[in-house]
Amino acid sequence: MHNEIETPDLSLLNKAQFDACTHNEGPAVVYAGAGSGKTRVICCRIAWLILNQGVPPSSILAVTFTNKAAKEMKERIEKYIGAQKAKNIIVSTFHAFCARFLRIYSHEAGYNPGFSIYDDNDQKSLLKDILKQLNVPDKLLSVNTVKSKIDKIKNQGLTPEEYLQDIKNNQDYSLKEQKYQLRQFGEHYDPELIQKVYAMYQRLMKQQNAMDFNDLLLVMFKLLENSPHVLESLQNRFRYFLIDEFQDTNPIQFKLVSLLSSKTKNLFIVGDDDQSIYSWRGAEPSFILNFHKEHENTKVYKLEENYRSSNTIISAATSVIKNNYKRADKSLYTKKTNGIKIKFKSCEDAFSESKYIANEIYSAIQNEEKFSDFCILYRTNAQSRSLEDELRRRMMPYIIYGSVRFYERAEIKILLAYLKLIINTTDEASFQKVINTPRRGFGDKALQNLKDLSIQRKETLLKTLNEVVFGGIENDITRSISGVKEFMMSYQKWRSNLDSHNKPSQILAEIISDIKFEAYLKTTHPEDFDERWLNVIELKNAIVEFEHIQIDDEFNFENKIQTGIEKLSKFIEQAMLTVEPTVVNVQQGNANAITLMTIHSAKGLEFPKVIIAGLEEGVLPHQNSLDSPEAIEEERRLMYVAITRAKEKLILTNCKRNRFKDFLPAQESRFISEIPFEVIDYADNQNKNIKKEFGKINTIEQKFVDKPRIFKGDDLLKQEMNSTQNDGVTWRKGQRVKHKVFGDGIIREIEKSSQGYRLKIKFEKSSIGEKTLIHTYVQPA
DNA sequence: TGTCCGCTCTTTTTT
DNA sequence: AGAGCGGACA
Repeated sequence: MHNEIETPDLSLLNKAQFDACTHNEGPAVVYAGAGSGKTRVICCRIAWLILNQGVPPSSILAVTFTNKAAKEMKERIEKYIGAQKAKNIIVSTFHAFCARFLRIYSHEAGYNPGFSIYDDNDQKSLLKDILKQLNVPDKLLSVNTVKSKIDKIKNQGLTPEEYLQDIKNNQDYSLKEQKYQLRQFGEHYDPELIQKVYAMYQRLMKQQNAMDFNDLLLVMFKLLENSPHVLESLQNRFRYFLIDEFQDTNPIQFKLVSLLSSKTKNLFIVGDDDQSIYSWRGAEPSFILNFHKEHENTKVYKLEENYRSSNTIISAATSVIKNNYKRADKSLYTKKTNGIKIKFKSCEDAFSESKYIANEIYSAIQNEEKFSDFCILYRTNAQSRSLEDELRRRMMPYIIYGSVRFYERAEIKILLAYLKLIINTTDEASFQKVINTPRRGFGDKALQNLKDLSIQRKETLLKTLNEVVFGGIENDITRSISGVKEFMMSYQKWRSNLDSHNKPSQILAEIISDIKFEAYLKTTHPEDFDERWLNVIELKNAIVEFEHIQIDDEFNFENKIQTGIEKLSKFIEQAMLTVEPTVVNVQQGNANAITLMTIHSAKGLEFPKVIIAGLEEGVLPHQNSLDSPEAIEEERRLMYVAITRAKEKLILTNCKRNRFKDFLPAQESRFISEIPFEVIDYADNQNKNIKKEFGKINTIEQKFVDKPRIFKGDDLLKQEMNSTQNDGVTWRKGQRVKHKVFGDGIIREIEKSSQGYRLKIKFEKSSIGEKTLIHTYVQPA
């Protein structure tokens, strides 16, 4: 036991960290509280395995939940053991891992190697077509509902056939889901119909050689289950599995990793049930809590000392999370001193909230603090807008994660669709995006006709169109083909160029010039053409850069990924699965910038100074969570994650946000009152009694706040009503009412919606006239 | 039949 | 605020 010191950090570990890090063989679970050094334990363990135990780097698989976390982990490991050795360790997300191996084993899985990855929108448009084909009216089953439902089934790891079985023998799962569905969407729920749509969806996806995000996991799992030789080859290669953030694992991911590790049983999992924030994606924190029961001889390690945050921050975090009923028994403590108090500022509107935040950072900068010390966290991406506006206005440098992903920008998306269609001729989603952009006089009607024809002929859209254009098939669309003829010819040229080992970047350049993309962007977006064109250039550069990277890790079996088409599909895969941050106002070569992101993406990260914005009821906790105690607990965990990102300084803000154009007065987030009064500094508020004030508002409003109501099927169709009653208050047409903001008014109409009741009110004094509002904040006059 | 304009509806988190 | 849809116009 002397050699451990060789790994740089081992001697700095505490007892629990050291024990976990040098855990020998077999299953292990590490309960790691926030800031207790779990990433360090994983990285040190990897280093220890390689340097001290002589484990070959390529037999280690480390899984994280975001690409950012994977990247950070990889960098840290490189620091410990050097880039050369670290190169062959696979550190990635579940999705990226699966995509990588599915490219290699695609034939066994029943797909072609050039399979497309469909994003949410592609998924939705396919589902929309299916619902249309099955004559399912939107009122009965909306695209959103069926998508969410199918995603959930896939998260459970069920194929359409298995789901059918599940409906037949196991009512529990369906019932559990039903409750969720109704709460979310208030629609009629019919498992058999969902199953039918799901089966058809999977069939078509396979036909189109496409996988959605969940398919990456599901298809991979089924492949391992059904092809023993593939499983064996992966089991022989991977012998050590380390999984971070295990509380966010969903059943399919759990099954996948269980199967892979079943041979060596060297499964090392790390997590914290208090930081479980992905239950909406099917994650089940029970996996980590019950892990030791399901795996014999599991060693349990507990990391409870926090090294990250001041005592003030820890006490705020622990007293918030204490309010959760469902959680494992454990504690988190720090030996650090109290440090500075937590600031809280309540603002008038989102604009002044952003201003306050920018001011706080600005004055800190004058005191020699760095921009990069600061991270601004929020619940929803939409909140970033006003913050960005303010930071941009003041020329403050920032890096924003999420929001508009690079590849989701319209101009990038369309070019990627061209590329995807060249790789995968059966990618119908891309075909539909591409065929009339730029305009070729081939509109909706023509597309619909083409779709009908292709269903009839059982051919892809592309092939069908090809036959109409060149094969002389007579059809309704024959007269709208003059514009697409040129496209079809270009397409054939691009494809044959790519086949003959041309460089992907050349193909992209050809596409851009052949379709006159620059001119197209200029006419359609004259106001921000420059920015869009810059994005196009950035895409070009990215591909060129990608061409230069040797894909030479040893899992590029027999150097498979060498041809243009393979490189290109790898590039697109990467674009689909990773989020590149957007950098604004940052001088070149300078990493000094404020970080902006959602709380979800901040998990696993830490910053000296953290600002949590938008602490209002309806934002954090989110509106959609207010009616469910479990959902509130998850929101609370989100708050806990947010607080524990901070090392030294925490600033909380909120405002009377203008949401969805309905002016709803803000109520302070309940989570603020869960923080001990004495650790909060209210000095920045004009009204020093703000806490009391908010308390008062809460009690006045609470009486009128109604839980969202759920209506099934036919109820939804009946929109008009004369009166209704909720929580003891009766609403009638013609009744005089008072609104918290707009004053006196008369109810004109009462509507039901999936959200609850909506009252159309004519206001007498306010300039807004007539407005439909959710009845919250309205009281009888 | 294609395109454009304005109206309506939605309204979380991520791979 | 933004996307998607339907209707009006060319």
